[in-house]
Amino acid sequence: MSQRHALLATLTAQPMTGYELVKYFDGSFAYVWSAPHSQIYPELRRMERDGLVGVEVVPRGERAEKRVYSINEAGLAELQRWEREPTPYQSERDPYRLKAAHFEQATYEAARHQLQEHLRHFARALRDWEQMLADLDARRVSLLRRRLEQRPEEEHEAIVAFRKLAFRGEVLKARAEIAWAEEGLALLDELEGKGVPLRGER
Amino acid sequence: MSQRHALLATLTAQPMTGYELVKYFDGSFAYVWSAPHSQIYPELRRMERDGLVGVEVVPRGERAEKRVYSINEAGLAELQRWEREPTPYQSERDPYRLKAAHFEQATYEAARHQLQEHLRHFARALRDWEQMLADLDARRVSLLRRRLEQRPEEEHEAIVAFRKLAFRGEVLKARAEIAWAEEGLALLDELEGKGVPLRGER
DNA sequence: CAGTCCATGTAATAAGTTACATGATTAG
DNA sequence: CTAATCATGTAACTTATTACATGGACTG
Repeated sequence: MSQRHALLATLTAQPMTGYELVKYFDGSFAYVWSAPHSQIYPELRRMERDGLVGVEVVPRGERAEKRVYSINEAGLAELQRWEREPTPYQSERDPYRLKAAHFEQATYEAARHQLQEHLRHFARALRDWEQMLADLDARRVSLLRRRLEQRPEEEHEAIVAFRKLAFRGEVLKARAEIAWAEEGLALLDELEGKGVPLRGER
Repeated sequence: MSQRHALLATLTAQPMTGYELVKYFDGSFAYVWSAPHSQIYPELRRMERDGLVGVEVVPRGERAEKRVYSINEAGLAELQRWEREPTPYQSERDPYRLKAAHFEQATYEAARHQLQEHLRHFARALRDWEQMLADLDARRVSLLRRRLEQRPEEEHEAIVAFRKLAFRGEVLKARAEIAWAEEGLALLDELEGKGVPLRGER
């Protein structure tokens, strides 16, 4: 049920429309938490029903409207309850690692392509996150500025530091995945160079 | 639809019962891919229906029976198709990072506890994987031995190397997560030492 | 006035979790 | 004889994905 908490946490910065939340969870934050609009809109309605968010219907242009959601006290309490309670560690499902464990069923070309995509994906993530860390330091992130404006000065350091901590985790993870993909590509070169056959080549 | 491919890939080592597969995906491999029995048994039935696996009903004891599944040619073809086709990179959902990004809504105690659990979880994963790498090198893994017995000698090097590659990825990831949790714990000590207040402490 | 963005939904299907349910076999 | 392990399911519920669907507002 973290979907709900992801939305509540984002709404602590400022009131937002579903559309703005959709963009947020489809932007660079999607490396941490992503959600399609088909999950966001219904969840906002459910949270409204459950009294965790308030809604203001604002006209836009002549004929259209938009629904601006804001977190209320019950929503904040629920977010804090979730933040304080431990999140257990359980199941993982990593299709890339699963696939690599059985690369002998692929071809050298296919295996290489997959690892190159891995590299590309995490290299991009790394660039995005390092940029984000720099932007956070320079207070260039508008959502962060909004968040800080609402809180007393003495809390600012922690708010920025925790945001950076999360992104720092993504940086470390991306570097590990890049190193792994490089090891994998080197292995493929070595095996193919030696002429080691793969079952999947047939 | 990787569930199916995880099962097919495991069955390339040897014919197995659903129960044996359940244990496998609940053991140390669960850090890569986990599945509960409520997903495994029905999926095996579906794969049987779809002609990807064969089944032999073997008596066990006086009254009981067990169903031993083996991958067939169509199943192998499907596994190889999946191995050769690229797996796209999309959405991530990391509740631990999401939580850390908003630790200001928690308490120092709760945040510290979560990161200590993170450390413990990945330290255990690291131990398990390093042990597994050593066992693979020494050919101490029975499933691996079964897998190798069935394949010509010249393929052995690749089979072992890919298995190790996957586990090596888990080792790198575990180390990155451990380093992250340690950074986080140091940050919490620093902030609390300075007396920086958290909204969630109220 | 055309294309892009803003904005919000629903429906069908697929996948995943948790609980309920049962019974034989084997080792000590 | 009892506990652990072997063995296999189903049901109810929750989540997630993908596709279908619509229409106003703004920019050039």
